[in-house]
Amino acid sequence: MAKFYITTAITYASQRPHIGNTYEAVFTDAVARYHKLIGDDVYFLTGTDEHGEKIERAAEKEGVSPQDFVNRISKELRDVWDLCMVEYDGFIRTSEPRHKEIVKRIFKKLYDRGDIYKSVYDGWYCIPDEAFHTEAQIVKSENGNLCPDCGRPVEKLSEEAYFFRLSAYAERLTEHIEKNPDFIQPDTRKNEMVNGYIKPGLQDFCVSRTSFTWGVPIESDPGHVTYVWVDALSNYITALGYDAGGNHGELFQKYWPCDVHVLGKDVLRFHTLYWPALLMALELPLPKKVFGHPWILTGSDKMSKSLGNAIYATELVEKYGVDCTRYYVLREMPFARDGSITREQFVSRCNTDLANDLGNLASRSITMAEKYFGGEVSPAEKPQNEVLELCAASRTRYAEAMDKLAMQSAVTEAMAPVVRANRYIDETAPWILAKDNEKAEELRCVLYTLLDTLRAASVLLYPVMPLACGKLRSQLGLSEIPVWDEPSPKGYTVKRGENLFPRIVMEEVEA
RNA sequence: CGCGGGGUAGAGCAGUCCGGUAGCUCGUCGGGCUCAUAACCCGGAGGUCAGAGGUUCAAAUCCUCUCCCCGCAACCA
Repeated sequence: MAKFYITTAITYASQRPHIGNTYEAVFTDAVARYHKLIGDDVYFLTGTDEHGEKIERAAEKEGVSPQDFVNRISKELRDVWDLCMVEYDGFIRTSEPRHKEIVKRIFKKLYDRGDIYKSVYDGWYCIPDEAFHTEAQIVKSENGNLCPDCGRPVEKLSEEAYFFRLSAYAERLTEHIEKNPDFIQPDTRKNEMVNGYIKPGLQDFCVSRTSFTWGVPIESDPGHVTYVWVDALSNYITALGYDAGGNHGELFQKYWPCDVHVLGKDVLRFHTLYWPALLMALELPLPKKVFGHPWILTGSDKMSKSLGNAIYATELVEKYGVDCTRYYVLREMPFARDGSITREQFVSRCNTDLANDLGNLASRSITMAEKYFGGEVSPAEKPQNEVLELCAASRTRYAEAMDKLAMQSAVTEAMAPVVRANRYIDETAPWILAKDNEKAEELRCVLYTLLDTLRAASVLLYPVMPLACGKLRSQLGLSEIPVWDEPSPKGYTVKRGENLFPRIVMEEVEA
Protein backbone atom coordinates (compact mmCIF):
# COMPACT_ATOMS: atom_id res chain seq x y z
CA MET A 1 0.00 0.00 0.00
CA ALA A 2 1.57 3.23 -1.17
CA LYS A 3 0.95 6.63 0.33
CA PHE A 4 -0.56 9.17 -2.02
CA TYR A 5 -0.74 12.87 -1.24
CA ILE A 6 -2.75 14.98 -3.70
CA THR A 7 -3.87 18.59 -3.55
CA THR A 8 -5.91 21.14 -5.41
CA ALA A 9 -4.66 24.70 -5.44
CA ILE A 10 -6.35 26.64 -2.69
CA THR A 11 -9.18 28.71 -4.09
CA TYR A 12 -9.06 32.47 -3.66
CA ALA A 13 -11.96 33.35 -1.40
CA SER A 14 -13.06 36.52 -3.15
CA GLN A 15 -16.15 35.21 -4.93
CA ARG A 16 -18.40 32.21 -5.23
CA PRO A 17 -16.82 29.29 -7.08
CA HIS A 18 -17.98 28.60 -10.65
CA ILE A 19 -17.80 25.36 -12.63
CA GLY A 20 -14.15 26.01 -13.49
CA ASN A 21 -13.09 26.03 -9.84
CA THR A 22 -15.33 23.08 -9.21
CA TYR A 23 -13.82 21.12 -12.08
CA GLU A 24 -10.44 21.24 -10.37
CA ALA A 25 -11.89 19.88 -7.14
CA VAL A 26 -13.91 17.16 -8.87
CA PHE A 27 -10.93 16.14 -11.00
CA THR A 28 -8.70 15.87 -7.97
CA ASP A 29 -11.39 14.02 -6.08
CA ALA A 30 -11.73 11.47 -8.87
CA VAL A 31 -7.98 10.85 -8.87
CA ALA A 32 -7.97 10.58 -5.08
CA ARG A 33 -10.91 8.16 -5.17
CA TYR A 34 -9.12 6.06 -7.77
CA HIS A 35 -6.10 5.77 -5.52
CA LYS A 36 -8.29 4.89 -2.57
CA LEU A 37 -9.92 2.27 -4.77
CA ILE A 38 -6.64 0.60 -5.65
CA GLY A 39 -5.77 0.55 -1.98
CA ASP A 40 -3.38 3.47 -1.58
CA ASP A 41 -3.18 5.40 1.65
CA VAL A 42 -4.51 8.69 0.31
CA TYR A 43 -4.51 12.19 1.71
CA PHE A 44 -6.45 14.71 -0.35
CA LEU A 45 -6.01 18.36 0.61
CA THR A 46 -7.96 21.37 -0.58
CA GLY A 47 -8.73 24.74 0.93
CA THR A 48 -9.14 28.47 0.59
CA ASP A 49 -6.64 31.29 0.13
CA GLU A 50 -8.06 34.04 2.28
CA HIS A 51 -5.64 36.95 2.45
CA GLY A 52 -4.79 39.90 0.27
CA GLU A 53 -5.87 43.26 -0.93
CA LYS A 54 -8.73 42.12 -3.11
CA ILE A 55 -10.44 40.43 -0.20
CA GLU A 56 -9.72 43.35 2.11
CA ARG A 57 -11.41 45.67 -0.35
CA ALA A 58 -14.31 43.35 -1.13
CA ALA A 59 -15.04 43.06 2.58
CA GLU A 60 -14.86 46.80 3.05
CA LYS A 61 -17.32 47.29 0.21
CA GLU A 62 -19.78 44.99 1.98
CA GLY A 63 -19.12 46.64 5.30
CA VAL A 64 -17.95 43.47 6.99
CA SER A 65 -14.60 42.45 8.44
CA PRO A 66 -12.26 40.50 6.15
CA GLN A 67 -12.52 37.55 8.51
CA ASP A 68 -16.32 37.51 8.34
CA PHE A 69 -16.12 37.87 4.59
CA VAL A 70 -13.82 34.89 4.07
CA ASN A 71 -15.73 32.83 6.61
CA ARG A 72 -18.75 33.18 4.41
CA ILE A 73 -16.98 32.44 1.10
CA SER A 74 -15.03 29.53 2.52
CA LYS A 75 -18.22 27.99 3.88
CA GLU A 76 -19.94 28.53 0.56
CA LEU A 77 -17.09 26.76 -1.18
CA ARG A 78 -17.20 23.79 1.15
CA ASP A 79 -20.96 23.54 0.55
CA VAL A 80 -20.30 23.33 -3.18
CA TRP A 81 -17.61 20.71 -2.66
CA ASP A 82 -20.04 18.69 -0.52
CA LEU A 83 -22.74 19.01 -3.12
CA CYS A 84 -20.34 17.68 -5.75
CA MET A 85 -19.26 14.84 -3.49
CA VAL A 86 -15.70 16.10 -3.26
CA GLU A 87 -14.44 13.98 -0.42
CA TYR A 88 -11.31 15.70 0.87
CA ASP A 89 -9.27 14.52 3.82
CA GLY A 90 -7.97 17.91 4.82
CA PHE A 91 -9.18 21.47 4.38
CA ILE A 92 -6.84 24.37 5.02
CA ARG A 93 -7.76 28.01 5.36
CA THR A 94 -4.90 30.49 5.26
CA SER A 95 -6.54 32.62 7.93
CA GLU A 96 -6.32 29.79 10.45
CA PRO A 97 -3.88 30.25 13.34
CA ARG A 98 -2.16 26.92 12.62
CA HIS A 99 -1.27 28.21 9.16
CA LYS A 100 -0.37 31.79 10.04
CA GLU A 101 1.94 30.73 12.86
CA ILE A 102 4.00 28.49 10.58
CA VAL A 103 4.07 31.06 7.78
CA LYS A 104 5.69 33.49 10.20
CA ARG A 105 8.32 30.92 11.05
CA ILE A 106 8.93 30.03 7.42
CA PHE A 107 9.40 33.70 6.58
CA LYS A 108 11.86 34.13 9.43
CA LYS A 109 13.76 31.02 8.48
CA LEU A 110 14.12 32.14 4.87
CA TYR A 111 15.16 35.61 6.00
CA ASP A 112 17.74 34.25 8.43
CA ARG A 113 19.20 32.09 5.68
CA GLY A 114 19.49 35.05 3.36
CA ASP A 115 16.96 33.77 0.84
CA ILE A 116 14.71 36.69 1.65
CA TYR A 117 16.09 40.23 1.63
CA LYS A 118 14.69 43.73 1.93
CA SER A 119 14.65 46.05 -1.06
CA VAL A 120 12.39 48.46 -2.92
CA TYR A 121 9.37 47.54 -5.02
CA ASP A 122 8.68 49.85 -7.93
CA GLY A 123 5.19 49.92 -9.24
CA TRP A 124 2.43 51.99 -10.70
CA TYR A 125 -0.14 53.04 -8.13
CA CYS A 126 -3.76 53.87 -8.73
CA ILE A 127 -4.77 56.25 -5.96
CA PRO A 128 -8.56 55.88 -6.18
CA ASP A 129 -8.27 52.09 -6.31
CA GLU A 130 -5.43 52.02 -3.79
CA ALA A 131 -3.84 49.33 -5.90
CA PHE A 132 -0.37 48.62 -7.25
CA HIS A 133 0.13 47.52 -10.82
CA THR A 134 3.22 46.29 -12.61
CA GLU A 135 4.83 47.86 -15.64
CA ALA A 136 3.32 45.14 -17.79
CA GLN A 137 -0.17 45.51 -16.42
CA ILE A 138 -0.72 49.20 -16.93
CA VAL A 139 -2.41 50.54 -20.02
CA LYS A 140 -0.28 52.96 -22.01
CA SER A 141 -2.14 55.70 -23.83
CA GLU A 142 -1.73 59.26 -25.14
CA ASN A 143 -2.88 60.54 -21.77
CA GLY A 144 -0.11 58.72 -19.97
CA ASN A 145 -0.23 55.47 -18.07
CA LEU A 146 -3.64 54.24 -16.98
CA CYS A 147 -4.97 51.80 -14.42
CA PRO A 148 -5.96 48.47 -16.05
CA ASP A 149 -8.97 48.18 -13.72
CA CYS A 150 -10.56 51.60 -13.79
CA GLY A 151 -8.77 53.44 -16.60
CA ARG A 152 -7.70 56.37 -14.42
CA PRO A 153 -4.10 57.63 -14.42
CA VAL A 154 -1.53 55.83 -12.30
CA GLU A 155 1.53 57.22 -10.53
CA LYS A 156 4.93 55.68 -10.17
CA LEU A 157 5.54 54.79 -6.55
CA SER A 158 8.07 52.81 -4.64
CA GLU A 159 7.55 50.90 -1.45
CA GLU A 160 9.87 48.96 0.75
CA ALA A 161 9.38 45.26 0.32
CA TYR A 162 10.95 41.89 0.90
CA PHE A 163 12.06 39.70 -1.98
CA PHE A 164 12.79 36.03 -2.37
CA ARG A 165 16.05 35.21 -4.13
CA LEU A 166 14.53 33.11 -6.91
CA SER A 167 17.41 33.98 -9.23
CA ALA A 168 19.74 31.93 -7.07
CA TYR A 169 17.79 28.76 -7.82
CA ALA A 170 17.57 28.94 -11.60
CA GLU A 171 20.23 26.34 -12.20
CA ARG A 172 18.85 23.83 -9.71
CA LEU A 173 15.34 24.31 -11.07
CA THR A 174 16.44 23.70 -14.63
CA GLU A 175 18.29 20.60 -13.59
CA HIS A 176 15.32 19.26 -11.67
CA ILE A 177 12.90 19.87 -14.52
CA GLU A 178 15.21 18.20 -17.03
CA LYS A 179 15.93 15.19 -14.87
CA ASN A 180 12.27 14.65 -14.01
CA PRO A 181 10.27 14.68 -17.23
CA ASP A 182 7.02 14.05 -15.34
CA PHE A 183 7.51 16.91 -12.92
CA ILE A 184 5.56 19.38 -15.06
CA GLN A 185 2.52 18.04 -16.88
CA PRO A 186 1.35 18.34 -19.59
CA ASP A 187 4.62 18.51 -21.54
CA THR A 188 3.69 21.58 -23.52
CA ARG A 189 3.50 23.51 -20.28
CA LYS A 190 6.96 22.36 -19.34
CA ASN A 191 8.34 23.96 -22.48
CA GLU A 192 6.52 27.13 -21.64
CA MET A 193 8.08 27.26 -18.20
CA VAL A 194 11.61 26.55 -19.39
CA ASN A 195 11.59 28.68 -22.55
CA GLY A 196 9.32 31.39 -21.29
CA TYR A 197 10.63 31.99 -17.82
CA ILE A 198 13.80 30.20 -16.85
CA LYS A 199 15.82 30.81 -20.00
CA PRO A 200 15.17 34.55 -20.17
CA GLY A 201 16.37 34.74 -16.56
CA LEU A 202 14.44 34.39 -13.35
CA GLN A 203 13.84 37.49 -11.30
CA ASP A 204 13.45 37.62 -7.56
CA PHE A 205 9.84 37.92 -6.50
CA CYS A 206 8.17 40.12 -3.95
CA VAL A 207 6.95 38.41 -0.79
CA SER A 208 5.64 41.32 1.28
CA ARG A 209 3.40 44.34 1.00
CA THR A 210 2.70 47.48 2.98
CA SER A 211 -0.28 48.64 0.94
CA PHE A 212 -2.75 46.48 2.84
CA THR A 213 -2.95 44.80 6.21
CA TRP A 214 -5.11 41.70 5.71
CA GLY A 215 -2.40 39.09 5.75
CA VAL A 216 0.18 37.40 7.93
CA PRO A 217 2.18 40.16 9.61
CA ILE A 218 5.95 40.14 9.43
CA GLU A 219 6.84 40.34 13.09
CA SER A 220 10.30 41.81 12.72
CA ASP A 221 9.02 44.69 10.60
CA PRO A 222 5.64 46.15 11.58
CA GLY A 223 3.61 47.48 8.67
CA HIS A 224 4.69 44.67 6.38
CA VAL A 225 2.46 41.71 5.70
CA THR A 226 3.34 38.55 3.85
CA TYR A 227 2.31 38.76 0.22
CA VAL A 228 0.63 35.83 -1.48
CA TRP A 229 3.50 33.49 -2.42
CA VAL A 230 4.98 32.46 0.88
CA ASP A 231 1.58 32.59 2.50
CA ALA A 232 -0.50 30.66 -0.04
CA LEU A 233 1.95 28.13 -1.44
CA SER A 234 3.05 26.94 1.97
CA ASN A 235 -0.49 25.67 2.67
CA TYR A 236 0.59 22.35 1.22
CA ILE A 237 2.96 21.79 4.12
CA THR A 238 1.36 23.75 6.94
CA ALA A 239 -1.79 21.67 6.52
CA LEU A 240 0.25 18.55 7.22
CA GLY A 241 1.85 19.99 10.32
CA TYR A 242 5.17 21.13 8.92
CA ASP A 243 7.18 22.94 11.53
CA ALA A 244 10.00 25.25 10.49
CA GLY A 245 11.95 24.11 13.53
CA GLY A 246 12.03 20.50 12.41
CA ASN A 247 9.48 19.11 14.84
CA HIS A 248 7.04 18.08 12.14
CA GLY A 249 3.63 16.55 12.69
CA GLU A 250 2.77 12.96 11.92
CA LEU A 251 0.92 13.77 8.70
CA PHE A 252 3.87 15.66 7.33
CA GLN A 253 6.27 12.86 8.05
CA LYS A 254 3.94 10.37 6.46
CA TYR A 255 2.77 12.21 3.36
CA TRP A 256 5.38 14.75 2.26
CA PRO A 257 6.55 15.04 -0.52
CA CYS A 258 3.35 15.61 -2.41
CA ASP A 259 2.58 13.14 -5.20
CA VAL A 260 0.48 15.49 -7.33
CA HIS A 261 -0.44 19.14 -7.14
CA VAL A 262 -3.48 19.74 -9.36
CA LEU A 263 -4.01 23.36 -10.39
CA GLY A 264 -5.08 25.67 -13.19
CA LYS A 265 -2.66 26.40 -15.98
CA ASP A 266 -2.60 30.05 -14.93
CA VAL A 267 -0.87 29.33 -11.64
CA LEU A 268 1.40 26.64 -13.00
CA ARG A 269 4.34 29.01 -13.02
CA PHE A 270 4.12 29.66 -9.34
CA HIS A 271 3.92 25.98 -8.58
CA THR A 272 6.77 24.87 -10.84
CA LEU A 273 9.21 27.71 -10.20
CA TYR A 274 8.41 29.66 -7.03
CA TRP A 275 7.19 26.77 -4.95
CA PRO A 276 10.06 24.36 -5.71
CA ALA A 277 12.57 27.16 -5.06
CA LEU A 278 10.92 27.88 -1.70
CA LEU A 279 11.10 24.19 -0.86
CA MET A 280 14.74 24.03 -1.87
CA ALA A 281 15.41 26.95 0.44
CA LEU A 282 13.61 25.11 3.23
CA GLU A 283 15.64 22.01 2.37
CA LEU A 284 12.54 19.93 1.70
CA PRO A 285 11.98 17.38 -1.06
CA LEU A 286 10.02 18.62 -4.06
CA PRO A 287 6.56 17.46 -5.15
CA LYS A 288 6.71 14.61 -7.64
CA LYS A 289 4.30 16.04 -10.16
CA VAL A 290 2.59 19.33 -10.87
CA PHE A 291 -0.34 19.10 -13.24
CA GLY A 292 -1.70 22.24 -14.87
CA HIS A 293 -5.20 21.43 -16.03
CA PRO A 294 -6.90 23.30 -18.88
CA TRP A 295 -9.73 25.79 -18.59
CA ILE A 296 -13.41 25.23 -19.12
CA LEU A 297 -14.70 27.72 -21.63
CA THR A 298 -18.32 28.69 -22.04
CA GLY A 299 -18.76 27.77 -25.68
CA SER A 300 -15.66 29.42 -27.09
CA ASP A 301 -15.40 32.28 -24.61
CA LYS A 302 -13.47 32.55 -21.41
CA MET A 303 -15.77 32.08 -18.47
CA SER A 304 -16.00 35.17 -16.36
CA LYS A 305 -18.33 36.95 -14.05
CA SER A 306 -18.03 40.21 -15.95
CA LEU A 307 -18.98 38.58 -19.25
CA GLY A 308 -21.99 37.16 -17.45
CA ASN A 309 -21.44 33.70 -18.89
CA ALA A 310 -20.27 31.92 -15.77
CA ILE A 311 -21.86 28.54 -15.16
CA TYR A 312 -22.18 27.35 -11.60
CA ALA A 313 -21.88 23.79 -10.38
CA THR A 314 -24.69 24.30 -7.89
CA GLU A 315 -27.12 25.03 -10.69
CA LEU A 316 -26.00 22.01 -12.72
CA VAL A 317 -26.22 19.67 -9.74
CA GLU A 318 -29.66 20.92 -8.79
CA LYS A 319 -31.00 20.51 -12.32
CA TYR A 320 -29.20 17.44 -13.56
CA GLY A 321 -27.70 15.75 -10.52
CA VAL A 322 -24.21 15.27 -9.17
CA ASP A 323 -23.37 12.27 -11.35
CA CYS A 324 -24.09 14.01 -14.65
CA THR A 325 -22.17 17.06 -13.55
CA ARG A 326 -19.10 15.11 -12.51
CA TYR A 327 -19.30 12.89 -15.56
CA TYR A 328 -19.52 15.81 -17.93
CA VAL A 329 -16.45 17.65 -16.73
CA LEU A 330 -14.35 14.52 -16.33
CA ARG A 331 -15.36 13.01 -19.67
CA GLU A 332 -15.35 16.17 -21.70
CA MET A 333 -12.26 18.04 -20.56
CA PRO A 334 -9.17 17.20 -22.64
CA PHE A 335 -5.79 16.57 -21.02
CA ALA A 336 -3.91 19.58 -22.31
CA ARG A 337 -6.26 21.75 -24.32
CA ASP A 338 -9.08 23.91 -23.06
CA GLY A 339 -12.47 22.28 -23.01
CA SER A 340 -15.87 23.83 -23.22
CA ILE A 341 -19.31 23.60 -21.78
CA THR A 342 -22.66 24.68 -23.10
CA ARG A 343 -26.05 23.53 -21.97
CA GLU A 344 -26.59 21.68 -25.25
CA GLN A 345 -23.27 19.83 -25.01
CA PHE A 346 -23.98 18.94 -21.41
CA VAL A 347 -27.41 17.50 -22.09
CA SER A 348 -26.27 15.68 -25.19
CA ARG A 349 -23.31 14.06 -23.47
CA CYS A 350 -25.31 12.94 -20.46
CA ASN A 351 -28.18 11.58 -22.52
CA THR A 352 -25.97 9.71 -24.95
CA ASP A 353 -23.45 8.18 -22.58
CA LEU A 354 -25.33 7.90 -19.33
CA ALA A 355 -29.01 7.51 -20.18
CA ASN A 356 -28.78 5.69 -23.53
CA ASP A 357 -25.63 3.62 -23.07
CA LEU A 358 -25.00 2.92 -19.40
CA GLY A 359 -28.41 3.51 -17.82
CA ASN A 360 -30.25 1.71 -20.57
CA LEU A 361 -27.83 -1.22 -20.50
CA ALA A 362 -28.47 -1.61 -16.78
CA SER A 363 -32.17 -1.28 -17.30
CA ARG A 364 -32.49 -3.88 -20.06
CA SER A 365 -30.03 -6.33 -18.49
CA ILE A 366 -31.57 -6.29 -15.05
CA THR A 367 -35.10 -6.41 -16.42
CA MET A 368 -34.26 -9.50 -18.46
CA ALA A 369 -32.56 -11.14 -15.48
CA GLU A 370 -35.77 -10.67 -13.51
CA LYS A 371 -38.08 -11.62 -16.31
CA TYR A 372 -36.27 -14.81 -17.34
CA PHE A 373 -34.73 -16.00 -14.09
CA GLY A 374 -36.50 -14.16 -11.30
CA GLY A 375 -33.36 -12.12 -10.70
CA GLU A 376 -31.14 -15.13 -9.98
CA VAL A 377 -28.40 -15.57 -12.56
CA SER A 378 -25.87 -18.27 -11.66
CA PRO A 379 -24.38 -20.09 -14.63
CA ALA A 380 -22.76 -23.47 -14.07
CA GLU A 381 -19.47 -22.04 -15.23
CA LYS A 382 -18.35 -18.48 -15.64
CA PRO A 383 -18.64 -17.63 -19.33
CA GLN A 384 -15.67 -16.49 -21.37
CA ASN A 385 -16.24 -14.25 -24.34
CA GLU A 386 -15.16 -11.15 -26.18
CA VAL A 387 -17.17 -8.81 -23.97
CA LEU A 388 -15.64 -10.01 -20.73
CA GLU A 389 -12.20 -9.95 -22.33
CA LEU A 390 -12.80 -6.34 -23.25
CA CYS A 391 -13.73 -5.59 -19.62
CA ALA A 392 -10.33 -6.87 -18.52
CA ALA A 393 -8.45 -5.02 -21.25
CA SER A 394 -10.29 -1.78 -20.55
CA ARG A 395 -9.49 -2.04 -16.89
CA THR A 396 -5.77 -2.18 -17.70
CA ARG A 397 -5.93 0.76 -20.09
CA TYR A 398 -8.06 2.72 -17.64
CA ALA A 399 -5.44 2.27 -14.93
CA GLU A 400 -2.67 3.39 -17.27
CA ALA A 401 -4.63 6.49 -18.19
CA MET A 402 -5.42 7.29 -14.55
CA ASP A 403 -1.77 7.00 -13.62
CA LYS A 404 -1.01 9.64 -16.23
CA LEU A 405 -3.96 11.78 -15.05
CA ALA A 406 -5.48 11.36 -18.52
CA MET A 407 -8.98 11.45 -17.12
CA GLN A 408 -10.80 11.77 -20.41
CA SER A 409 -9.11 8.62 -21.73
CA ALA A 410 -9.76 6.78 -18.49
CA VAL A 411 -13.47 7.54 -18.60
CA THR A 412 -13.69 6.59 -22.26
CA GLU A 413 -11.99 3.29 -21.50
CA ALA A 414 -14.38 2.59 -18.67
CA MET A 415 -17.31 3.11 -21.01
CA ALA A 416 -16.00 0.94 -23.87
CA PRO A 417 -17.35 -2.39 -22.53
CA VAL A 418 -20.73 -0.75 -21.92
CA VAL A 419 -20.96 0.23 -25.57
CA ARG A 420 -19.81 -3.26 -26.59
CA ALA A 421 -22.36 -4.93 -24.32
CA ASN A 422 -25.25 -3.13 -25.97
CA ARG A 423 -24.14 -4.60 -29.28
CA TYR A 424 -23.73 -8.00 -27.62
CA ILE A 425 -27.41 -8.00 -26.71
CA ASP A 426 -28.35 -7.62 -30.34
CA GLU A 427 -25.90 -10.32 -31.36
CA THR A 428 -27.20 -12.87 -28.86
CA ALA A 429 -30.88 -11.83 -28.90
CA PRO A 430 -31.76 -13.11 -25.40
CA TRP A 431 -35.51 -12.72 -26.05
CA ILE A 432 -35.19 -15.43 -28.69
CA LEU A 433 -33.11 -17.70 -26.47
CA ALA A 434 -35.78 -17.32 -23.81
CA LYS A 435 -38.33 -19.04 -26.02
CA ASP A 436 -36.32 -22.22 -26.13
CA ASN A 437 -36.05 -24.17 -22.88
CA GLU A 438 -32.99 -26.01 -24.10
CA LYS A 439 -31.13 -22.70 -24.38
CA ALA A 440 -31.64 -21.74 -20.73
CA GLU A 441 -27.99 -22.17 -19.81
CA GLU A 442 -26.87 -20.21 -22.83
CA LEU A 443 -29.25 -17.43 -21.86
CA ARG A 444 -27.93 -17.52 -18.31
CA CYS A 445 -24.40 -17.00 -19.64
CA VAL A 446 -25.49 -14.07 -21.78
CA LEU A 447 -27.16 -12.38 -18.85
CA TYR A 448 -24.25 -13.12 -16.57
CA THR A 449 -21.95 -11.47 -19.12
CA LEU A 450 -24.12 -8.37 -19.13
CA LEU A 451 -24.35 -8.15 -15.36
CA ASP A 452 -20.64 -8.73 -14.94
CA THR A 453 -19.91 -5.99 -17.47
CA LEU A 454 -22.08 -3.65 -15.43
CA ARG A 455 -20.21 -4.66 -12.29
CA ALA A 456 -16.85 -4.00 -13.95
CA ALA A 457 -18.08 -0.60 -15.11
CA SER A 458 -19.35 0.22 -11.64
CA VAL A 459 -15.84 -0.28 -10.29
CA LEU A 460 -14.07 1.83 -12.89
CA LEU A 461 -16.67 4.58 -12.88
CA TYR A 462 -16.93 4.74 -9.12
CA PRO A 463 -14.30 7.51 -8.81
CA VAL A 464 -16.21 9.49 -11.43
CA MET A 465 -19.77 8.92 -10.22
CA PRO A 466 -19.73 7.54 -6.69
CA LEU A 467 -23.45 8.09 -6.11
CA ALA A 468 -24.80 6.47 -9.26
CA CYS A 469 -22.30 3.61 -9.17
CA GLY A 470 -23.33 2.85 -5.61
CA LYS A 471 -26.96 2.67 -6.72
CA LEU A 472 -26.08 0.49 -9.69
CA ARG A 473 -24.17 -1.87 -7.44
CA SER A 474 -27.13 -2.14 -5.10
CA GLN A 475 -29.31 -3.19 -8.00
CA LEU A 476 -26.70 -5.79 -8.89
CA GLY A 477 -26.79 -7.10 -5.32
CA LEU A 478 -23.26 -5.90 -4.55
CA SER A 479 -21.80 -3.75 -1.80
CA GLU A 480 -22.14 -0.07 -2.69
CA ILE A 481 -18.43 0.63 -2.37
CA PRO A 482 -16.25 -1.45 -4.69
CA VAL A 483 -12.68 -2.61 -4.36
CA TRP A 484 -10.26 -2.71 -7.28
CA ASP A 485 -9.51 -6.42 -7.22
CA GLU A 486 -13.11 -7.42 -6.76
CA PRO A 487 -13.58 -10.93 -8.20
CA SER A 488 -16.54 -11.67 -10.43
CA PRO A 489 -19.15 -13.37 -8.25
CA LYS A 490 -20.39 -16.89 -9.04
CA GLY A 491 -23.80 -15.52 -9.72
CA TYR A 492 -25.93 -12.42 -9.39
CA THR A 493 -29.10 -11.71 -7.48
CA VAL A 494 -30.47 -8.51 -8.93
CA LYS A 495 -33.33 -6.21 -8.20
CA ARG A 496 -34.38 -3.47 -10.52
CA GLY A 497 -34.63 0.00 -9.01
CA GLU A 498 -35.33 3.42 -10.39
CA ASN A 499 -33.66 4.46 -13.62
CA LEU A 500 -30.10 5.43 -12.82
CA PHE A 501 -29.85 8.17 -15.43
CA PRO A 502 -33.21 9.48 -16.59
CA ARG A 503 -33.07 11.16 -19.96
CA ILE A 504 -32.82 14.90 -19.69
CA VAL A 505 -35.52 16.69 -21.61
CA MET A 506 -34.41 20.27 -22.12
CA GLU A 507 -37.83 21.90 -22.10
CA GLU A 508 -38.84 20.24 -18.85
CA VAL A 509 -35.74 21.36 -17.05
CA GLU A 510 -35.90 24.89 -18.36
CA ALA A 511 -39.56 25.24 -17.50
C1' C B 1 11.13 37.84 -36.53
C1' G B 2 8.72 37.42 -28.26
C1' C B 3 6.89 32.20 -26.53
C1' G B 4 3.33 28.40 -27.07
C1' G B 5 -1.18 25.88 -29.01
C1' G B 6 -4.39 25.19 -33.13
C1' G B 7 -6.65 25.23 -38.52
C1' U B 8 -9.01 17.26 -40.79
C1' A B 9 -17.17 15.70 -43.22
C1' G B 10 -22.73 20.31 -40.75
C1' A B 11 -20.60 20.52 -35.24
C1' G B 12 -16.76 18.69 -31.79
C1' C B 13 -12.29 15.93 -32.13
C1' A B 14 -8.41 11.53 -33.03
C1' G B 15 -4.65 10.41 -36.46
C1' U B 16 1.04 13.90 -37.39
C1' C B 17 6.71 11.65 -33.17
C1' C B 18 7.70 5.98 -36.26
C1' G B 19 4.96 8.67 -44.37
C1' G B 20 1.45 3.55 -47.16
C1' U B 21 -6.59 2.66 -48.97
C1' A B 22 -8.82 9.37 -43.98
C1' G B 23 -11.17 7.56 -38.52
C1' C B 24 -14.38 8.54 -33.95
C1' U B 25 -18.66 10.99 -31.39
C1' C B 26 -23.01 13.98 -32.29
C1' G B 27 -26.24 15.36 -36.31
C1' U B 28 -28.45 13.56 -41.02
C1' C B 29 -30.69 9.61 -44.41
C1' G B 30 -32.20 4.40 -44.84
C1' G B 31 -32.82 -0.42 -42.60
C1' G B 32 -33.20 -4.03 -38.32
C1' C B 33 -34.87 -5.46 -33.41
C1' U B 34 -38.64 -5.37 -29.52
C1' C B 35 -35.15 -7.04 -23.74
C1' A B 36 -34.83 -1.62 -22.59
C1' U B 37 -35.05 5.05 -20.33
C1' A B 38 -38.96 6.77 -28.23
C1' A B 39 -33.69 3.68 -25.99
C1' C B 40 -30.43 -0.36 -28.73
C1' C B 41 -28.06 -2.64 -33.40
C1' C B 42 -26.60 -2.40 -38.82
C1' G B 43 -25.71 0.39 -43.25
C1' G B 44 -25.44 4.97 -46.48
C1' A B 45 -24.39 10.07 -47.72
C1' G B 46 -20.98 13.86 -46.51
C1' G B 47 -13.81 15.81 -46.39
C1' U B 48 -9.10 18.85 -52.78
C1' C B 49 -6.83 16.91 -44.15
C1' A B 50 -6.01 26.19 -44.13
C1' G B 51 -2.97 27.63 -48.79
C1' A B 52 1.59 27.30 -51.93
C1' G B 53 6.06 24.87 -53.08
C1' G B 54 9.62 20.81 -52.13
C1' U B 55 11.48 15.57 -50.80
C1' U B 56 9.46 10.55 -52.04
C1' C B 57 7.17 5.01 -55.69
C1' A B 58 3.79 7.14 -51.90
C1' A B 59 2.55 13.13 -47.65
C1' A B 60 -2.91 14.97 -43.12
C1' U B 61 1.91 12.87 -41.58
C1' C B 62 8.77 15.02 -43.35
C1' C B 63 11.11 20.11 -45.15
C1' U B 64 10.33 25.52 -46.66
C1' C B 65 7.21 29.70 -47.06
C1' U B 66 2.30 32.21 -46.54
C1' C B 67 -2.56 33.14 -44.37
C1' C B 68 -6.07 32.77 -40.28
C1' C B 69 -7.72 31.68 -34.96
C1' C B 70 -6.53 31.24 -29.68
C1' G B 71 -3.65 31.49 -25.08
C1' C B 72 0.66 33.56 -22.38
C1' A B 73 4.16 37.71 -22.05
C1' A B 74 7.16 38.12 -15.18
C1' C B 75 5.75 39.43 -9.26
C1' C B 76 -1.65 38.81 -12.27
C1' A B 77 -5.01 34.27 -6.63
